[in-house]
Amino acid sequence: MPDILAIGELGRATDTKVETIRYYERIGLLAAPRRTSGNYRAYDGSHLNRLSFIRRSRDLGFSLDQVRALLGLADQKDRPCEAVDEIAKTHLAEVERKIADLTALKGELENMIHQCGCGTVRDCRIIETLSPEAASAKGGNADARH
Amino acid sequence: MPDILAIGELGRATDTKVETIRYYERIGLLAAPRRTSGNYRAYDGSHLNRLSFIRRSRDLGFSLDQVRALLGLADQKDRPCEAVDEIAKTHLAEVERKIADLTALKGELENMIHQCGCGTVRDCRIIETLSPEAASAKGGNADARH
DNA sequence: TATGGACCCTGTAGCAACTACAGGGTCAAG
DNA sequence: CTTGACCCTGTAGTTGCTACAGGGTCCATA
Repeated sequence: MPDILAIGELGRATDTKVETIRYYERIGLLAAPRRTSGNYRAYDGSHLNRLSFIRRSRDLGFSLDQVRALLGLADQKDRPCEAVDEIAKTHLAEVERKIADLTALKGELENMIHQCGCGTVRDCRIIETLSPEAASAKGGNADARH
Repeated sequence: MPDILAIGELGRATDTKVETIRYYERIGLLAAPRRTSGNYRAYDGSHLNRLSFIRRSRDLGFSLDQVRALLGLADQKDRPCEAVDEIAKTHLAEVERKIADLTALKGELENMIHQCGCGTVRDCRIIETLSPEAASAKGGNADARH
């Protein structure tokens, strides 16, 4: 085992689909490896490291662009790591915003579901909540018309 | 104003881009309106209601498929609204799962960022956290090399 | 030696849910 | 009669993959 991996082995080692690995190569995220005589990709330890890094970053929700930036920075060993910190903090802020948005959403959905008496669709509060004001104009309104 | 809207007006009224409205028509979510002599789309109140419903559902995070289902159900006024309830509950469960996932992520990101001493990239804890175990092999390891 | 099956190759098209053109036509105001 | 805002169709791009189709390679076994 001289440390050389076929694409399928690399995939198993990093829990990555073969197509995804080729995709990362195509978009320039993972360096193209050398080929065997039969034109198979032959990966070595550096590719394994690189792909592991990518997968971890992705698992933590970094975008491919952010991963690209992190990879670039990871290679500049003696530059200050503020840029790294900033990417991580930006991402954290995004995650926090998403949590806040989803939490608000959850509240609205709970409200909506809570009001459903589960009769017919005609009286369904969920449908009513989703419908525009016109729906509440059942009992007379002042808008739009005239 | 006989209640007829051009696509741009409908867009402004529902906070929807013109292209998005045409897209909804193309995928059969919004009925094609009749046309003026100059081949402009001429929307009426029913389209406004329909699109408002769609937008509100989308704002609440329902997928287009879910919206399609909700629209279909909303038209069956005297059927029981259990199906509506189920869609909403399924969606709520998804939202809750996403919140849980993101919260876990947030914890990991905070940990990572917290450990960053902000020196050089070489010592950056963030990069280290993202790197495969080999990285922690700085102080001697048994892997990979020879 | 032939053959089967697991693996690999390239290239293209598909998913969600839009968004952004390009290259034209229509219409009202000045 | 021209300007500019609006509209039309059709296609391609976005993100991050995934899924073929239609082949080639490799290795073990019969």
